[in-house]
Amino acid sequence: MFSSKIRQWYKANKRALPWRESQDPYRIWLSEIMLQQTRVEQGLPYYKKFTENYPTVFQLAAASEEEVLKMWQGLGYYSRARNLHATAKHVAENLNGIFPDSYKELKKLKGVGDYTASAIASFCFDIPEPVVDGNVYRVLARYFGVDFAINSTEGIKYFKELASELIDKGNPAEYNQGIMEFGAIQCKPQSPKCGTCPLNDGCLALQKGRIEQLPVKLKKTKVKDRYFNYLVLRSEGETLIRQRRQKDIWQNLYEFPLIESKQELDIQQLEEHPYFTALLAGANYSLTLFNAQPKVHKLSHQHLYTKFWVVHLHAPIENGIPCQELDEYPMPVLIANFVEEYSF
DNA sequence: AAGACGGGGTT
DNA sequence: AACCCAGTCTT
Repeated sequence: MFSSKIRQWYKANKRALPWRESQDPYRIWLSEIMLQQTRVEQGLPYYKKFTENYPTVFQLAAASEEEVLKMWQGLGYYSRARNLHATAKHVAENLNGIFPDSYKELKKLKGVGDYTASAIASFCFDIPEPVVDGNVYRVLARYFGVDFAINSTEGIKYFKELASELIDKGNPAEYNQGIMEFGAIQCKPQSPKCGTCPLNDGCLALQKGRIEQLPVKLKKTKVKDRYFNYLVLRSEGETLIRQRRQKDIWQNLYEFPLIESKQELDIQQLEEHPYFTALLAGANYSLTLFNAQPKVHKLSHQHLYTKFWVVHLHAPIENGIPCQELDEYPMPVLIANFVEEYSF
């Protein structure tokens, strides 16, 4: 039987992970938000840091969003951190610190979707709600030879129903964890270990030589090129930073004043740019390019070609901050790397 | 239904 | 370069 083989495999092969020691909804919720679209190994140090700094939802709720974003720095998808903080405040202030104990109520929390609600419901409350994440899509698509695209409306519905029929109602927590772990370790995206797979006798994809083709996923998004010019002002040990407020990448993180252009800018074009002239109006400055080759920062669907321009000033910077305090602000990895490399 | 949203690892 | 990762939210 599918589910019993999954559970059997899981018992023998599961990794020791800190959130598996707990059924505390706060810890499970925290781990699940962190692990969305994120590898376990990448999320692990963040989970440890968060649970040490914020042992309960009340400490997390008491923190500022900026502090939470700083702790989240480097993990990506920062809306997760903003939603995490908002939900912590909601649970602490309106729910007496107690997380909902039903799928339906869990799903109402900001940042908690179908997958995460199912995970918390099953892991914490033994509710037989199936998790369907990237691992589960792959395992089911292969074993049952499913051709529906995992990111199509009909596919999502089909896989969820299939998962509902398969879940072990006697131990949904173990089964759910099991099928995900199985997907991560045994039924991997590339080079799955079919030779030692306990399910290889019934796997349709394996029988038909379609392991490489499944699961089916609809078209990749095309990558967009963007050209960033950061103005790194310097005077008397101070510099200038801005908080990103637009509906764009890195919302609420800090960066240096930015000039974005359609094409790469040279020094002359930069000095003629309206934003540059406005910022440096009447100032006595010397301008140098830090990196001759644009730094290429790759996001999922954007390539950022970035130049860091250092502007030395002789007069104090209005609203400047001490360079030593730069590391207190939440910043994108692109900026944090520059600050590290430039060493103010 | 389709895009937007990070950063890192693997092939 | 392309794909993937314990997905969710917005348009």
